Amino acid sequence: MATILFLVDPCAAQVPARLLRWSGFLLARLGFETKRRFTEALDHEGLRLHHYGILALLAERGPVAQTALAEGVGIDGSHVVALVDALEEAGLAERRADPADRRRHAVTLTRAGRAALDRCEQLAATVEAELLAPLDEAERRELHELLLRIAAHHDARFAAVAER
Amino acid sequence: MATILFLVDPCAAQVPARLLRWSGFLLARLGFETKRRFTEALDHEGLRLHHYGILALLAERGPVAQTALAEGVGIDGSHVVALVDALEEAGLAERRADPADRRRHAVTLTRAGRAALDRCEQLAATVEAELLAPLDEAERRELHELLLRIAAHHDARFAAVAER
DNA sequence: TATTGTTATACTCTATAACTATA
DNA sequence: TATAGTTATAGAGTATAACAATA
Repeated sequence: MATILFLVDPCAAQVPARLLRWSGFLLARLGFETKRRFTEALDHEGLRLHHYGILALLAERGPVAQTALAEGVGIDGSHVVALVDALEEAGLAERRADPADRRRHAVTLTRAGRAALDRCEQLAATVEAELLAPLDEAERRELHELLLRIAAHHDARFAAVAER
Repeated sequence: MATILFLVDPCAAQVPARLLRWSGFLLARLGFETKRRFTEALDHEGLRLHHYGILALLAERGPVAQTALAEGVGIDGSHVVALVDALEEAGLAERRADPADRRRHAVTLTRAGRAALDRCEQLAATVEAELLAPLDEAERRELHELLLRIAAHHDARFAAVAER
């Protein structure tokens, strides 16, 4: 059998062309890469993505029960415990007993938590800029609008905010 | 302390607005959801995403060494072993010894593998249509072009194909 | 010495069930 | 009986190191 059949293309480091036809494939790939970059950036604050999400939710809604945190951040309630534990130990959030329902722990943002959130925003902005570097301003707005419409179509939690 | 402070917003199931400002956040969220849907669809064929990637690469490049498969699909070489094992057991791919280099195993697509790839394409097309449902044809092209440019900017493996 | 394929291990993220204390 | 919080466990995906055979 001819050896030529087994030669490996020296320029073989290419993604299969038929996968690139799917926007879904590009979304999944870029989404993973983006998540990786955000995670890496937040590591400078000693925080994970979900910590950032919780800080953001607390800043916008004030005292929130852990169940509401889970829904807003899109994770299971069983994970919120460790996440809030970490924020509390770092002095970024506090748990308070809700006098109206002793089962409930209202979580609040501390002043230090607010400052940490601001720093997270700066880190996220840097990642965003690097990610969208090849696009001009109009294209970035176009991309954002398209992504937001898709997200809102598949998840009601995005729709309410998207309408504004 | 006033109980009102602790009341949970009945409409709290909303994503933090400041996170939605980041296209990167939307990319990560949509990317994860898309991956989940693709994975679920491919399960009908008993395959995972990486199996699909390998089948696609084999169809486009013919006999390929496992190292080249790893680069093309974007995974570590140590994972290729089990993936190709599964494809071989399912009769979708074959390993042949490369007479030119006895270390190398050239992987080829079988006729059944080609048929399985075609079915995967159908499944992927269905997922893609559902995902992009809220966009019209022109918007889908626009989104795809933007995503491809971002991907090509950050990964040379996408650039070569994107130029076509 | 470098490369191909292989095996093994660990770590993160995610999903799920089960338990307690309150309502 | 249902809910809020908690604990524990298991799985998939990913990353890494180490090894044998061959170049």
